[in-house]
Amino acid sequence: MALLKNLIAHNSALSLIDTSTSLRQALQIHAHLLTSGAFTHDPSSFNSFLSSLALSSSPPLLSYSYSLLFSSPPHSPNLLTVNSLIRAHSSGPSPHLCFSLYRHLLSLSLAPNHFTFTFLLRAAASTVGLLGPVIHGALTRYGCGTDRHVQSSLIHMYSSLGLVSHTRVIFRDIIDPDLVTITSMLTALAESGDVDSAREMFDEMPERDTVSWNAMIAGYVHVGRSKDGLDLFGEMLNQGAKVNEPTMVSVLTACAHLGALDQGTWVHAYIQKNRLKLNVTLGTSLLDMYFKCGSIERAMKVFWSMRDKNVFTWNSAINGLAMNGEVEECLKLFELMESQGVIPDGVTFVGLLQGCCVAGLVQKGREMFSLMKDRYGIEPLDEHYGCMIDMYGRAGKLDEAVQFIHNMPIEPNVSAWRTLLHSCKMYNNVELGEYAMNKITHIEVNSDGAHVLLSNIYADCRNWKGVSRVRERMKEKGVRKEPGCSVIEVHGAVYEFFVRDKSQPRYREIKLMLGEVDRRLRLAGYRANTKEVLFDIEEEDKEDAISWHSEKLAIAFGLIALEEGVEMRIVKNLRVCWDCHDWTKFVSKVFDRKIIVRDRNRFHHFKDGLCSCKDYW
DNA sequence: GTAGGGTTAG
Repeated sequence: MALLKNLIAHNSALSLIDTSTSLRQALQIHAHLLTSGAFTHDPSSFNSFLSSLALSSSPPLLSYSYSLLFSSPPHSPNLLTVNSLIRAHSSGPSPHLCFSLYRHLLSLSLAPNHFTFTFLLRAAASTVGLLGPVIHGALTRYGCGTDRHVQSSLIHMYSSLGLVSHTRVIFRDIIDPDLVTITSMLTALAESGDVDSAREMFDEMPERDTVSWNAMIAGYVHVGRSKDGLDLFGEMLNQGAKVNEPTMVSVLTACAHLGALDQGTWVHAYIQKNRLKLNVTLGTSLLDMYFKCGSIERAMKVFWSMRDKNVFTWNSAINGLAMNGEVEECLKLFELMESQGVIPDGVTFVGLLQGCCVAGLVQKGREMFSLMKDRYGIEPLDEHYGCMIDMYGRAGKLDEAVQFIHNMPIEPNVSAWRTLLHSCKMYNNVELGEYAMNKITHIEVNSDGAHVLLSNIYADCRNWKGVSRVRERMKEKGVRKEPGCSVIEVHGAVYEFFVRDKSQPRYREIKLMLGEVDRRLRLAGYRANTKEVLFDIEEEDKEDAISWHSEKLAIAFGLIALEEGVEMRIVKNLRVCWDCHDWTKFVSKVFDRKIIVRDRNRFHHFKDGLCSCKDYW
């Protein structure tokens, strides 16, 4: 206490407020400042005290500063103090409080300035509701609309509300846009999905810095154009631009999407070599990349090496283990997460439920579902219901699946019914399949996946009439099957293959290889299963068409381009069909190759003629 | 004495 008094005597009690200060200590300091008469002696010290509380980056102190502001006349806070409170709240847990602070500011007859508005716009960008445009009106009245900081914040705010046309208007009115405002606009365009316009803008920029490169790369990755993102990153390196942590996060995300393990590994080495800081975000994207490339060991190595973990980190690991079929590990990790006091969220449970689903752990899945609601008070969303339906359905418990759908408190969406339809396909239940299809077409006419599934159900039981009926309907409604696409990485370069794509530069070679594979597989006992082929092609082409499924092209290319014994990693946008799954098992045996296929839902690790999914997917 | 653009999980 002697030390404390001493500090107060030197008017630096404020320096005691730091990140490690507890609310209790803050109250003590406050009490001392009050009783020692510091506030009356020096009225400005109250302002400093408030600002220090707000800027301590501790949620309890932040909310204490909030309540203090409203309850402490006669010490009138000045504009700077209120601004710092607004600033602190704008990036804190309750940004909406900024607007009460703003009203309070006005009630004190203080005039807001451009600082005030940049903070308010930041808050408006991260809160639901349409206060942004109201703030926009206010700042115009206060003459702050021409300030650069305000302008870029406005673009950011409108972009986060999804109002890209408004961002264009703001940008148009900027007389001499600078690096930052251009980058804001570029980001807004990319986030609206118009990456090509963003790229045009990027190419025309008179100068670029790390942030603008990052914005463009992230823009590509965000809309799923990961390959373009990686290409641009290559250009960034070529031009000698400085790379930092956010750059690497986007690049790793791109590698994860593409399953590009070689590039991802290179990035990992680059991070180490250049001493980039492996913070929570970067660490999480790194481990996620390893998981999505099917490298469980390396992913977990990163996980255990991370000192700081947040819920994203845990979720990535839990989900990664589940998707790779390591369900026991996944459940263990969840226990550890709970024991460390980390609060799971809805995403955590998506991972857990999917894990139970792919492992056929019905009872465990039920327990998790209750745990989520009862212990954690998390309201299940479509995706959680989807997991449950899938879990029952895959396990052959179709009655329970239907019952579950009927008991859902929310309206089942298309994917709920499609999941059921998928189970009907697995267990040849035509009647229930038709029922599900009927529900689907009432919600969404152009459900390509559902039409394909139903036609396959009919094909399974040789109901050719049913097949052609579905075909007719698809033609009528103009439903097109989403084209399958598989990606393979060879020596650090990424190659994309589309179903029946003949425009590949090495098409002839691949075709020859497919023929060779076919011969050797037949000798080993493989027989093509043509039932699942969508009947948008003539009967005699069926077998040929099957051999053109995109993963077969990618695997054939891998056999040509990769050295013997090197494992192959494929990423596919759809689920693997039964025939391709069977074919790949044979390839793994006949060609003695480890093949890892990541499909829309999960991983398949093929080795010695077997798959890690145990043919349950 | 406060400020604007870029980063993670299903």
